[in-house]
Amino acid sequence: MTRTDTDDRISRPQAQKFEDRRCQLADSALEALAARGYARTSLRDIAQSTEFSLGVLHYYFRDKVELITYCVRRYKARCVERYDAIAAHATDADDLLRDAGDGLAATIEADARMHRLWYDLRAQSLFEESFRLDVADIDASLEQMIWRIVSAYAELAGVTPRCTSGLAYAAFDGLFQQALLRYLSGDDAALDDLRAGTRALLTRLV
Amino acid sequence: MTRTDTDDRISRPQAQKFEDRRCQLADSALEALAARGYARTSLRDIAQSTEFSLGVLHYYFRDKVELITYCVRRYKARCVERYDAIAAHATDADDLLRDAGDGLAATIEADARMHRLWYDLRAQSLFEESFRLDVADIDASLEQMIWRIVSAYAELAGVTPRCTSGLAYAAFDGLFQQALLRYLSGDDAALDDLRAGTRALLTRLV
DNA sequence: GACATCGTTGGACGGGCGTCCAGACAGACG
DNA sequence: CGTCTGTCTGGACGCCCGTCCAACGATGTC
Repeated sequence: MTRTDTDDRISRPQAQKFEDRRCQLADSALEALAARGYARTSLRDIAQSTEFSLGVLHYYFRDKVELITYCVRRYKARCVERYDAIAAHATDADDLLRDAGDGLAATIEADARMHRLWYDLRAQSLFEESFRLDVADIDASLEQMIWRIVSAYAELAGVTPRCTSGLAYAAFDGLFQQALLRYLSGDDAALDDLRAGTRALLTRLV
Repeated sequence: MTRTDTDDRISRPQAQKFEDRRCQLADSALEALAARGYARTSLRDIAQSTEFSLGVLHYYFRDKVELITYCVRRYKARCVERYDAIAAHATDADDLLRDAGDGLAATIEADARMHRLWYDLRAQSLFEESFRLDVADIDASLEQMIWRIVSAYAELAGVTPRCTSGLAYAAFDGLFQQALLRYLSGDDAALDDLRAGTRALLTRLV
C-alpha cells in the first residue's frame, strides 16, 4: 500500500502499460481506417500499420468491433482537443465571424482524412447498432462546440440566438460536410465557400 | 430495315429485355443494400433478394462495381421522380413553408432506408473514386431540387434569395441527415423538428 | 427434326477475412 | 538458478468473398 516513486514507476505499468498499448494500437488503426475507409480496412491492414503482428490485436482487443469502438472513442478525444482551440477567444463579433470560418477551414486542411472517416463511421452507425451510442456521443459534443460558437457570437453581437442548438448543428454540419467533399475532390473554392457560408449561417441563424 | 409492328414487339426485346432485366436486378439489389448497407452486402445477399441465382448477376453485370454503379444511377432516377412531387404547387408563401416541411418529413417516413443508403454511398465515394462522378451527379440534382423550393418561396414572398444554392443545399442536407439519424434511432420528435427546421431555414436563408 | 442462341443454374476456384492458439521470448520473482 | 507471468509471433482454421465456367432447358430458325 505504501509506495515509493520507484514502486509507482514499476508496478503501476501492469495496467497502465496495457492501456497505453491499446491507445497506441488504436491510433495506428485510426490511421489505417482514415486511409482506406471502414469497409475496406481489414485487421491485417491495421496490424501492418503498426509495428506489431496480427495476433497482438486480439491480445489487446476482444474482436474487431471492440477495436473499432475503441478507435471511435479515441477519435472523439482528439476532436474535443481540437474544437476547444476554435474560437476560444474573440473580442468582437466581426473577429468571431472570421475566426470561426478560418477555424473550420483550417481543420479541413489539416485533418481532412480524419473527418472523412468520421462521416464514414457515422453512416455505418445507421446500419450497425453497436456503433450508435458512441456516434451519438460524439455528435452531441460536436453540437455543443457549434453551440458555443453560435452563442458566443450572439453575445458579442448583443442579441440572443433565435435557433435551437440542434438546428445550428445540423446546418453547420451540412456546410462542413459539403466543404469536405468538395475539398477532397480538388475543388479549390471549397474552403473559401466554407468561410463565406460560416459567416452567412452565423449572421442569419442568431 | 423495314419493320412491322410485330417485328418491333418481337425483335426489339433482344436489347430491351436485357435492359429490363438489368433494371429488375438493380432494384432488388437496392433493396438488399438498403437493408444491410454497402459494407455488409455481398453479391450472394443480392442474388438471394432476387428470384435468380448468383451467376445471373455476372451475366448482366461485368463485376460488382458495375452493378453498384448501375444501382446508384437507378436510385437517382427514383429520386428525381420523388422530388418533383415536393412543393410542385403552392399558392402562397405560408403554404409552401408547410408543404416543404411536410414533404421532407413524408419522404423520411416512406423511404428512410433508401435515404440511409444514400448517405452510406456518399460516404463511400469519399474513399472509392469510381463512385464519385455518379454521387456528384445525384448531389447536383438534389441541390437543384432544394433550390427550386427556395426560389419558389422567395418568389411567393416577393423577395430574391440572399444565399447561393450551394449554401441552401448544404444547410437543408444537414438538417435532413440529422432528422434521418434521429428518426432511425426512434426519436419521436425528429420529424416535427425537421418541419420546424425547414420553416426556420427557409425564412432566414432567403 | 436438327440446330444455334439465349438465359439460367449450381458449383468450383483461389484468395482474403476474423478468429484462435501453441509456442518463443524476456523480465520479475522465488 | 529455475519458474512464472505477461507479450508477442507466425501460422492454422473454417468461412465467405468475387469471379468464372461447364452444362442444361427453352426458344426460335432453317
